[in-house]
Amino acid sequence: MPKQKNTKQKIIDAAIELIAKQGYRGASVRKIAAAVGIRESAIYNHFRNKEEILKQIISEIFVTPFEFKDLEEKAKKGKSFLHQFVVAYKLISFDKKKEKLFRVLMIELFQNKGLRESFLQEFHQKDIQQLSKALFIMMQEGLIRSGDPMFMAQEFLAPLFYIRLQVSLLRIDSKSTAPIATQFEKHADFFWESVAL
Amino acid sequence: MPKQKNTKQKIIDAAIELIAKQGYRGASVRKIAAAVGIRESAIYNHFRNKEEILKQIISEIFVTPFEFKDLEEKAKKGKSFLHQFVVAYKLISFDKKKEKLFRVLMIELFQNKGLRESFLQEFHQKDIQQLSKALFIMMQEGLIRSGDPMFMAQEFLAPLFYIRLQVSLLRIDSKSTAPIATQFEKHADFFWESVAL
DNA sequence: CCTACCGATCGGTAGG
DNA sequence: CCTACCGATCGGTAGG
Repeated sequence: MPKQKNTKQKIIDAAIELIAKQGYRGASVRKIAAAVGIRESAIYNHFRNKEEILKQIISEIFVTPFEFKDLEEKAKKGKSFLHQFVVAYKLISFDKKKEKLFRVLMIELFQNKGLRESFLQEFHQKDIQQLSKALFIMMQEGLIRSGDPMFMAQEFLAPLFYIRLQVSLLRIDSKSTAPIATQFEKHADFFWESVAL
Repeated sequence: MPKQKNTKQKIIDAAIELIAKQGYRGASVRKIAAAVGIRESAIYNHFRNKEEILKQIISEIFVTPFEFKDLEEKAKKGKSFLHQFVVAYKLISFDKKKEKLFRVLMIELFQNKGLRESFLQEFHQKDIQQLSKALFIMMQEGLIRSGDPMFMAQEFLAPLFYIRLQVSLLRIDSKSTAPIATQFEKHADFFWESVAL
């Protein structure tokens, strides 16, 4: 039961769609309005200007993807925690809405200072923080070799990010993601073999 | 002794600079011309249209960065080969011209189909091919544990790519890259510990 | 939410 | 390489 979308949300969704394809500059107010089915001037009843639309979208990008309840307990299970993490990451990579937001992120990252700062902070201090916490617990439990948990977390996350990037690129051109999709789990296995005691 | 640049090269350089900051759409023919010091119409004496400039730049992005002579011999040295690779990668990450081209790549990757295809092919079939060849030799020599060399090559390269991305983002805003810069070598060490027999 | 309109800027061409 | 110009499109406003 999708609830009735109000115009403001329609504008946001149309803008995400267009920016994900043509970037912020390419997503003109006119195109956004046309996609919604209104005149361009009507946009300004909902947003002060074009940039306000982008700001709203950016704030949607960084709604935390991962929130593990009972992190400490799950972390003690070692490998299965990493698998759970990877499966969650994979789901997000293939989620339609999240994928569009990921494209917006990648396109505007080099052109928008606020987005860059959010990326460097949020992306790190949310996913990596949780992951490093879990890795630290695994070290304490003697499940994995010791080391800097933050660094290890990045080692674990970076390949996932790279796979996600490839998935996103392949899907734009409607190419098969089957070969690459299995790499998520393969990475978790490889990483576990690398650090397990 | 930088040789005298001709106008065509000046146009390319100005375009790279502008596209790296504002994207292809934001880099108008007028701005490019102004940066060179000519009128916009004069651009068309050197390029049929704006897109031709971008095509030229894209072709510059994929000039192979790594060509290891005596790959087989070097690969037999195991860890020191990986370190050499990482140092080369790091140098490229901090090279001014290469960094600008990297930004152009990242900005346009989601908006330019030709660029996407080059990225998925060249980026893979050059760096990864060589790396996997080296890893295969290391396996034969009994230096590292066995596995799919292509997959392992990607596992090695992906974190380097992610670090490079972060370096690039930090440098746009003139932030310190000191903490992140050491991660290149740390990654090589971590990877070696992960696979070494 | 609409019609009507604004100045600025876009890629590109004509003609020299 | 220039001046001069083109139609198209841009973000945004006035007024209803």
